[in-house]
Amino acid sequence: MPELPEVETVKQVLAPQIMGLRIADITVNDPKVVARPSAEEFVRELKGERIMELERRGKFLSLCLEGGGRIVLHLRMTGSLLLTPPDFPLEKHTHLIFHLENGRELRFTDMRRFGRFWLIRVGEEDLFSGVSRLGPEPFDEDFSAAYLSSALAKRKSTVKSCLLDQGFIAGIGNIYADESLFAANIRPERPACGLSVDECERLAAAIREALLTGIAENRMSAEEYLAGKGRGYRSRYLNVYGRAGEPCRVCGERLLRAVVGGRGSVYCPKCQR
DNA sequence: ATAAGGACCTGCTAGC
DNA sequence: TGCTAGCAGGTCCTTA
Repeated sequence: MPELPEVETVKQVLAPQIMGLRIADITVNDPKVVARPSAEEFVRELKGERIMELERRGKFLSLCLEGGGRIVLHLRMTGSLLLTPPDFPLEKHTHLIFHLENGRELRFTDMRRFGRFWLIRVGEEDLFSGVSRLGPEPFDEDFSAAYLSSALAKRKSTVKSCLLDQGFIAGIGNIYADESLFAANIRPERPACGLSVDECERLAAAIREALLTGIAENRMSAEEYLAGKGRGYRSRYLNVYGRAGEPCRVCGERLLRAVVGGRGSVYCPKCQR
């Protein structure tokens, strides 16, 4: 479900509420969601640990622990992380519950069970979650028009496939790929190596702007987040994603849908070239 | 080496 | 109304 902006929302909402709290106990309803180590070890080693900080990298979230280790998690398509009072109705597909020392629960719910947790022990290198294979963070200095231009030039696939490749750039998914390409006036099926320097500059700026808009539009209070069950992301601000067949907000042309890189893609045939 | 396609899961919706 | 096919915002693995 969530891409960089939505994971950022999760982090911003949860961080102030769980920082400094100890994990009193953990309930694992589906051991499969713990990718590493085993679910038993995960529970044993985390009981009594204190959560110090939350970090986001791409679409991954890390709970940094007092002891120096970290819990890394990825929500994939339909995962959500919700902080609830203990008597809050239990959602279907709740696979993991962290019982915190103040009585509240941090619950992981995931209809499609794609989401995963990894425990990275003190001093251990995280070679398993995929964090180490991520490309540049879109707001870091190492992501620039120059990077985009030289990296795209080496690719024979479509520009959209590159944007979805987490090793190329971290955090973009289908929504923000389509939104960025629309803002940059570039068609998703264009070969990456065929983009001009000017187009790469527009795309780099469009990516950052689309993500910043997503973060701003999805900013919400803890109450709103809980009411939306951790899935109450907004979409009214999106210009193309989910709007195939509707008129383009810029030129009025009918938005088209095509499959690019195996993913449904929406674009404006007039604005995007 | 890169790219396409299937697998992993469940639920929703459109169409017959 | 009921069934089915197709689709869904992600990633990994196998195959070509």
